[in-house]
Amino acid sequence: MLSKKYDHSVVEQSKYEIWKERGYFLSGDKCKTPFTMTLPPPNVTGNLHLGHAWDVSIQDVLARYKRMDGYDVLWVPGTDHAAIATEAKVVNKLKQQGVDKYKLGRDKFLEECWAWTREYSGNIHKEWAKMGMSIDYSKERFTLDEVSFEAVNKAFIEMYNNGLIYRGKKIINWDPEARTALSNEEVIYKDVEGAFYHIKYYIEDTEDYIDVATTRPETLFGDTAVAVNPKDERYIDLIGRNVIVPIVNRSVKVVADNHAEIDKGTGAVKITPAHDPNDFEVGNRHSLERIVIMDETAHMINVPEEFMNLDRFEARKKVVKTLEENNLLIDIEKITHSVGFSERTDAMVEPYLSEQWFVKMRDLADSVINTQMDKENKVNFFPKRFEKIINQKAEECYDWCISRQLWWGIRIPIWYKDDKIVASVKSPGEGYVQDPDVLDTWFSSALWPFSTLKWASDDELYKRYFPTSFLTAGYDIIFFWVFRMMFQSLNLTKVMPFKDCYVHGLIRAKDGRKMSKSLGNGVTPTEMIDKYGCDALRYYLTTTTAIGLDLRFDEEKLSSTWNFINKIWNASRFTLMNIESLKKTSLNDLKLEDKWILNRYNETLKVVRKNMDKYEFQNVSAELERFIWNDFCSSYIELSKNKDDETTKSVLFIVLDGILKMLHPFMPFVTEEIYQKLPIKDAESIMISEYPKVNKKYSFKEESEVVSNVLDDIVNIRNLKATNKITKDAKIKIKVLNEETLAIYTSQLKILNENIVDDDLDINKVNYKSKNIDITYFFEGSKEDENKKEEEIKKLKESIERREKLLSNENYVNKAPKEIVDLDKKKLKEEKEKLELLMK
RNA sequence: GGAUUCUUAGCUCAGUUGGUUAGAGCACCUGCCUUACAAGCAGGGGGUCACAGGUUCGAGUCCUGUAGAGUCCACCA
Repeated sequence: MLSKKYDHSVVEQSKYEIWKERGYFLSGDKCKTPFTMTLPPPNVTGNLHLGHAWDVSIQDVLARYKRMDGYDVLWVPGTDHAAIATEAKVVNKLKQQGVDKYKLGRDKFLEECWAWTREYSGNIHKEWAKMGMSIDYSKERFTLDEVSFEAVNKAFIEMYNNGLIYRGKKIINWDPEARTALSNEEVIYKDVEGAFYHIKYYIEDTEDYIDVATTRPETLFGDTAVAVNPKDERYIDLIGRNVIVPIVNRSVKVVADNHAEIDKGTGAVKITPAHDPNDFEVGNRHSLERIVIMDETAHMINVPEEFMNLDRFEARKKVVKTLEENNLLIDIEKITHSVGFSERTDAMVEPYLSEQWFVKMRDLADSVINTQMDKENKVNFFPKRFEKIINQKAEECYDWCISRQLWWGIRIPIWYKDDKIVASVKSPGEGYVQDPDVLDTWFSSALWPFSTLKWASDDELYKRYFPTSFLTAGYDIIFFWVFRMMFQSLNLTKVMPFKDCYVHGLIRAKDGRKMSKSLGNGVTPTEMIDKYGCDALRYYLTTTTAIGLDLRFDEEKLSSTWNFINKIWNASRFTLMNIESLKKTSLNDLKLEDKWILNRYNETLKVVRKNMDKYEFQNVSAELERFIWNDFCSSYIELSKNKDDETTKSVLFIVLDGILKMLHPFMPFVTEEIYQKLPIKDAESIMISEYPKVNKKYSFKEESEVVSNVLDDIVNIRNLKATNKITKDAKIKIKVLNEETLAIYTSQLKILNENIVDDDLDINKVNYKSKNIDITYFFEGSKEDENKKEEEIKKLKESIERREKLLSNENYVNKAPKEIVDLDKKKLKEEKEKLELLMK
């Protein structure tokens, strides 16, 4: 028997370990169709936040649904080494101990990283268990493990040999704190207070100057030209002449270039080809010299003595001061402009000229665009609009900088000897030196759906389970991850890596702002699980919003989800008490209400399955809640009370069993707890039981309609009693047309035999008539509903009029689907009958 | 500049090939400790579906525009 109170902390104890020990999470049943998912690998040193909890809940709902529905489910778990994020954390930790990364050296530093990784990966495992994730632990991967290492090397070498990866000297985004290159996607732009510094650039051999505005005066040391627009009449005479770069007094040319916009700033732009991507292009067009004036830590080099080794921000102050002192500064105009920051270290990004490895994107991006036009082979996004967003990204993408000057990661498999370059995992021979850089962490995650399945060794796993079936991702990592998996998979495996991609939004605080540590409005899954249970959290997260939209976290709503589970608990408790003795189900002598609930159950199941298959979980929950709370609890359980026959018990059992199974993917723990108490079980655990199927034997349309009408009558009569304050002991005159429905009326309206009278009594009375029942209540006290009947008649008349008008419209009758028209005709008939009854 | 989402009850949200008279939870009002559940039961009130046009027999749903809020991409000397 179930305990009296639903206590999630008790219910959720020890079940996960049992499931795991019994091997329910393992894949490999060759008789079944595979269903594969790879878990988006969280950062190994990170903590699970609500967004993760949401993401994994969606996947686990699906894993459990598909498993119960007869698929060989493989859900591959794993973690990401998160190169720069982890490295930054370890560097920080060492710094606090007074240890410098570079002094420690590569090997020792990597040992520190591994130690850190081992320490933290335990947390992730605990949280996975806490969320109830049915992942196949035997296939767990890490983006730095042997399997991933092989795949990354194979991919790199293949792409290098095909010319898809190249080395080039370009301006890239540089993180001076981590001292590494970044991809465009790892730069976060923020609006900051800055200024336009208007500086005098004297025209050579004259007393005239032009006003050049810049936000970064410290870069003037690297100026090798000033650009003006060729159509700018103000400067047309200056083109080809020389101007003097202040402080260094270098003479540079004025060039005409469209990069300089007439309306922007002063129309004259200083050109620093080594320190600005646009200027770099201008430099290329005009064959300008590139002067590098900062080192990898953003300290000044190749500058006059007094500026040497200054930090870039110090240098700016000093440059401005020097300009002022020499009367070279015209104005400082305060502006707000957006500046890039490193996603992980939050350091201001410096455009930096350096030699890096790049993935050549054009052809890869085109392959995505082309495949997405092919219905058979494309990835289906839920919601669909993200297909367009992927296409847009593909159309305008830049080459991807994949080399990182970090140590924590997979080292680039390139070897140098003199001017020879060889791509190879191992040293190609005597005297070769390996490239010191590692690969962007996203290079390995981009291979995740197939690297994890041992693509590199063409394993059976890869052959059976790839391409995968389903992927979840928040829309914030579509460009980082989803898009890259798509083109890498097309490139290396020739197919898209997954069939369906479910895109969810972000979790926000109740006020709509982002949840973040700095705002102090963050909520952790652990807190919420402790308070309401994992079942409530999962159900809440997966069913409260429509697919693709953000979710405003509302603890009150989570709490009412707990109430829903509590309701299920109590309904189950009642049912189990009543069906304890049931040995096998028998459906002889089904009563009207039995047929009704079985029919409702069937209809519910139909809707639930349809929406499960479309990943429309919010519709699943709406349907289930209505069925469980209204139909099953409020009506059927009430009707089943005081009935002891095998048929009632069987129906109670069938419906409860089905409810538990439909709910199990969402709330695995409580459904297992209750399932274990069922008198008849089709499996040793609900996890491996069969998902219910729509059953024609449970279809009773006509009877179902009769009961629906009776239930409507009951609500109306209760309303009548409430408004007139009619008490239990009121006398009643009753006439029920369908004998089978009488029991329902009497039990639901709590009609006592001794209150039933035959004759009209000379006291207040109210009457209710429908096609099933004619009932009159006689009662003491005042009559509150004099106008009630009048109102009802009026409403009915209006409705009839509306419907008659509609049905006399030829366009409607001819064009609307037949079912809709028939329904209207039927309703009209019913309303007319009802009106007639009332008018009598 | 380009793209995109949202605007439905006091609050948080559903409403998916256009189809009865728009739903839920919370909150609110009335009455109930009816032995599964007071974290509950029964009943009730509350919405010109942001606004303006259009398509249609029929629009919360499709189209166009307007307003407000948000997000992404690009640019930002």
